[in-house]
Amino acid sequence: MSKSESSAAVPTRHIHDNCLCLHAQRAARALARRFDEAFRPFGITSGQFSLLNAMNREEPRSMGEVAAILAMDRTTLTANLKPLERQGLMKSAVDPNDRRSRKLVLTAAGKKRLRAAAPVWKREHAALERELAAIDAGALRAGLRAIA
Amino acid sequence: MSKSESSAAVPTRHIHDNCLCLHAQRAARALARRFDEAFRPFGITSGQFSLLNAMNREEPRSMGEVAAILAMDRTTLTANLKPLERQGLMKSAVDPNDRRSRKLVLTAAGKKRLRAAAPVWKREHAALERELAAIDAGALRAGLRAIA
DNA sequence: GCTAAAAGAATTGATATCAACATAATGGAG
DNA sequence: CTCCATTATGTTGATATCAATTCTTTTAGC
Repeated sequence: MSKSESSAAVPTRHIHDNCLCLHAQRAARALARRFDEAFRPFGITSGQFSLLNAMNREEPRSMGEVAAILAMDRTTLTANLKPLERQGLMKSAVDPNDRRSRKLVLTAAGKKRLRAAAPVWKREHAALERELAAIDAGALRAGLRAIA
Repeated sequence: MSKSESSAAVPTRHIHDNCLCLHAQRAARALARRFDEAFRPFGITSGQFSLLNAMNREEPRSMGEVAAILAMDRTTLTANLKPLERQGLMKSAVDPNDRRSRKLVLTAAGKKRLRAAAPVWKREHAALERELAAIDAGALRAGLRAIA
């Protein structure tokens, strides 16, 4: 077995072309950059927008619920809330019915920020779907949902 | 317009259900956790595996090329190489033909690590595709590739 | 009620991500 | 040959990500 054949024991090209993990990371990075830029005038990132949106409810969710909805580690959520709380966009309060749990609620400023950014999401996402005209966006969403 | 209607001006549910950025982030997080765990016995993460794989070439790539292939910011790549270099899995060397550029090459230890981890990728990815039997994985890849 | 297991969340440490800025080398205009 | 725009990369600071650990509270068994 030659040196190059030994190296070929790793199907490098096959992995690169087929790995769904890599494909998902690449798409996630590209979309995050794109929406981060769109939301920059509002002082929030794409992830913070999704998080604000997840907390925009009459019946507040707990940390565990929000983390599950975003398919995110609970400790990551704890970290992600800090910049939002520092900006006064949300607050967390102990749940009186279960004092281990914390309910997450948007402040008035948080709702205002979300209202301001939502039209930009709508415009940017519509532009994205136009660019993906050749792609079945519904099937794409279904696949991503199945993975998460 | 009542307060609750004003709040409803933000189509929270529509955004949550349709945002491709959120769907991609969730899938990326879930897959990263899954493959991170699979690769843990080898002391590398899923991202490091993809990076090692991208550097496994006869003709070394430059930083810019690798960053573009992974749809990753160049400065992120700089940071990601540090733990790999510290582990002795890769080296970077100034390109004699263009001394601004650096060529990235796997060390013998890096190739060995990649060879060790590749079968785990194969097994784990096959398991993933089985779980996604109801999903057209090829179409999913095509969609993710179009986004990146 | 007491005690142990379980659940919810925070902290710590390591890596990942990117914008803004800075540095060094190349290449072209003149 | 000199100057300067361009290219390739590095550095810094802020946020994002998760495992491991710890703390508190709740719940189930007894």
